[in-house]
Amino acid sequence: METAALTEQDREEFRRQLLSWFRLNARDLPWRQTRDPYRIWVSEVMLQQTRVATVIARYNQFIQRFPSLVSLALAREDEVLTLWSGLGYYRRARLLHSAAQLLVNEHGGSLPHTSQELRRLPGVGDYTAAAIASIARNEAVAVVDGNVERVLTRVLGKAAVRRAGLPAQLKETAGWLLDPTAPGTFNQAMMELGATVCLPHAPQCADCPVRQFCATKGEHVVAPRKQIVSRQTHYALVKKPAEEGSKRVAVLLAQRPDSASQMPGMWELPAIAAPESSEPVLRIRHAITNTNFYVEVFSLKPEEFLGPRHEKAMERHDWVVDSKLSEVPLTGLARKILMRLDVMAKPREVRSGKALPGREGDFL
DNA sequence: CATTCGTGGAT
DNA sequence: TATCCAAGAAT
Repeated sequence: METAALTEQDREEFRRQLLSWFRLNARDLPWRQTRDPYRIWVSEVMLQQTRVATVIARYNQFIQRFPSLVSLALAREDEVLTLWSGLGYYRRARLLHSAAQLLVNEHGGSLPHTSQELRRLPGVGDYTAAAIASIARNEAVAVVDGNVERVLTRVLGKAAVRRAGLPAQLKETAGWLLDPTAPGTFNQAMMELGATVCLPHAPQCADCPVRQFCATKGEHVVAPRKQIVSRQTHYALVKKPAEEGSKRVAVLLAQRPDSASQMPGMWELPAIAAPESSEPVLRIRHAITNTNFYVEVFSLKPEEFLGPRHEKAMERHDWVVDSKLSEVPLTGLARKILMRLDVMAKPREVRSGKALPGREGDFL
């Protein structure tokens, strides 16, 4: 393996500069306070296509509730989905849960040691397998995520990238650069560089520890985006007293069918046609991938909503007491609406993983 | 190999 | 009511 831009001596210096920069600039993130493979795994799955800032609080809550592989395997799927509510890509939670059960039922309740074995778990692709193996097990395998791909593309320049255009070639290039004596740290440093310095639109080259090796000094071509489409949707907020004379309120929720392509099995407010003669209690925009939903929520009394037509039309519906809403696997939109309308309380902040005991091998 | 799967925050 | 896109994986 050789690159036009970097000699082997450059490579040594690249590693030194990058790792020394990382020692000083690494963000203090909860999953960096452990080497428990299970916790690294959870963090890596949560981080798939999801920003660090979004993940931090969710990771702490998840680890507090499921501190070990066994505790996760023993949980019901809907509780796992509840903790995932609002994070999106719910298939990740289902696959994580099913992989945990598989490991406990058939592999002695511990994670495989090598990236090759990890790769066979549901929900674990090339990136995640390499991340867990290098960070938790010190395996000398390079990760290639969006950050690393961008950093490599810029550092090595077009010619090298054309040669390394395929994922396998990109991984080979990353592997050539990888520091085999500290693979986990090196991988995290590459990602950290991409996430905080070698930014997609405004690379901070002046702050870059490896700018002396960079062929392009920040150049990057962005792929054309797909067209955003807009859709109108309407939901009903239907409330009733939870019990006779109680101050507690119950809300009517509907469950999305298991056959739905998006968010199957998750709960949301019942969808309705737009009422003709009433004003919405809430108007918000909610973006899902390439669709902008312009959402209006209408407050309806039970007798205005419930009727033979609606009951038949819904896959499944249930009254949920407001204090129990945080135990339901809601779609992100439903959470947003219920919190915005003050029906549902904001989740409490959970102390960070540092205060939590726990290593590989902990039982429950 | 292209598509699909969510969401929130930065710009 | 703009646009981008993030520590990807499955199909």
